[in-house]
Amino acid sequence: MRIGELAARTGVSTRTLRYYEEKGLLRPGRTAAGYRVYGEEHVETVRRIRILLAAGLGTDVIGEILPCMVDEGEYLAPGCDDLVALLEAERRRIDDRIAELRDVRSALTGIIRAGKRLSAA
Amino acid sequence: MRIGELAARTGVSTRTLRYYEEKGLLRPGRTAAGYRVYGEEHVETVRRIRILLAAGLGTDVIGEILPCMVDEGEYLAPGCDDLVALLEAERRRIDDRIAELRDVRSALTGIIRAGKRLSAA
DNA sequence: GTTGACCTTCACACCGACGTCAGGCTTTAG
DNA sequence: CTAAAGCCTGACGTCGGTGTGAAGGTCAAC
Repeated sequence: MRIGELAARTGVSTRTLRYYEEKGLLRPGRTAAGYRVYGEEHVETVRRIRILLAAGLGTDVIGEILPCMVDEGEYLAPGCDDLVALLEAERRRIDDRIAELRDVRSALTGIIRAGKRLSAA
Repeated sequence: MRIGELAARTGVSTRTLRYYEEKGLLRPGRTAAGYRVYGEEHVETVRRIRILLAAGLGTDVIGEILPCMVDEGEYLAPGCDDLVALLEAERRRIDDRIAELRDVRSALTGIIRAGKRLSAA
């Protein structure tokens, strides 16, 4: 499929898909005329990129991780052992962030309570 | 106190303090020579700014909220009723974000498990 | 054969919350 | 008095996009 279809199927703009390629995250084929050609597997790749971005990872790190994720993700590619430590560190970062958000949430709740006391007064 | 001391006491950079002023979040006095002069209350203000930023609010919104937070935060200033709805919306956004991070976390855990299976193999 | 949709590269601008550096003034310590 | 530390303004860089536009190539339908 070409870039427009992949954009439609993933919900990501063509601009962003070209950006991912520029960052080395996608490597589509090309037609004789220079059009980018994507396969079905790229739909899944884009989905993974979005997850990892949402996790707060940078495109450079994602560029290292992606080649390790093969098939259905049930195992990693060879030579990717080191990745586990990195991912565990990222997971800790996410845990920290969730904890922070919970703190912030309760602080916000405090302010809201203050506001309700005002309305009541 | 001057900017360096406030930075040391709050743990944010002087650059950041100047940025907050630029955005209207802090309004320090000035010495004759043009140095910024902060009071004790600014320490608390910076703490509040950090919480609200961590909550994902923008500086523009924070600029509206800050004047409503008076004294120890046990109540809001008059004329700030509308704020409650806004804050509740922000709290929902935080809930959504926490849920998203939990999804991402479990996705990451899946990859890590895949990596461990590889190491075991 | 021409219209129109789709694609190409290059490139500039914007966002938010700062980091960083340059060039110059003020205050403080020795 | 001088040197260092601290402060000032102004301006450019960062990251992960996103929008926009220019100037053109390609392809299918009519």
